[in-house]
Amino acid sequence: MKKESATLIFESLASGIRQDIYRLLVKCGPDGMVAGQIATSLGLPPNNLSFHLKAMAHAGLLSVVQEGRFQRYRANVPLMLELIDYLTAECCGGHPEQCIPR
Amino acid sequence: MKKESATLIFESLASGIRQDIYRLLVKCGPDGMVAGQIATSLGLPPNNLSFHLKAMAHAGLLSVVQEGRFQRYRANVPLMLELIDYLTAECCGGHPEQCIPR
DNA sequence: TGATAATTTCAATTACTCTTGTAATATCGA
DNA sequence: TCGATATTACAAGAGTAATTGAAATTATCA
Repeated sequence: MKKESATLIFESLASGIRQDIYRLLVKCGPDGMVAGQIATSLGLPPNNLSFHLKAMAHAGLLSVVQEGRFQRYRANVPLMLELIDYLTAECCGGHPEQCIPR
Repeated sequence: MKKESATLIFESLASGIRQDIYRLLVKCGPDGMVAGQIATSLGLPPNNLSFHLKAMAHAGLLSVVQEGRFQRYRANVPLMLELIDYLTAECCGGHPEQCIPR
């Protein structure tokens, strides 16, 4: 994970709306949701939602596939794990038991 | 974890400089570092560093204790784990093996 | 007590992000 | 083909954040 990727991810999630989007899609798992469903679920104007979805997809947090006139979005959960590894690399100089419980 | 906390954390880390600060302090573990050391390590003007440290401490990412005229900062690693739990709660409708490898 | 050092605070400028409205594109069904 | 639907693209505004310089606060040491 490079710094620019990490920055894009954090910027993408520095908004309550985008966290809601991500958590909603995480719950749906591999099924994902199409944009209209997300807009309805969260009560957002479609153009505003599209703005956020685009930013999150650009950061790699979401993947998109077209299905006819629908766009289906899915959460990219493994990327979140990569992000944590990036942030906590060499934790405690290589002895993470000092700071991470368990 | 509440949404406001998560937003503060993401805002706090939506900057390469702050990621550098956090990773540096994660490496130091419980020893932490005083502000001047951090400024020297990262080549930042002290007032700018102070601005970032304050924001990160407010988000809970860092803890501070005063030592004479020094301020010692430490990374709050467990908070990062809470954040991930918040984001991936009810992952795949309760079947996370569908999206998280292993 | 006076000087120095560590850190923070404040103000100002710049730059960026979010939201909203409107228009455009593309797909499906009759 | 025509109309309706799903989604995106663009532009303008208001609000927010990062950087810089100067000054203030607090603690140590001689």
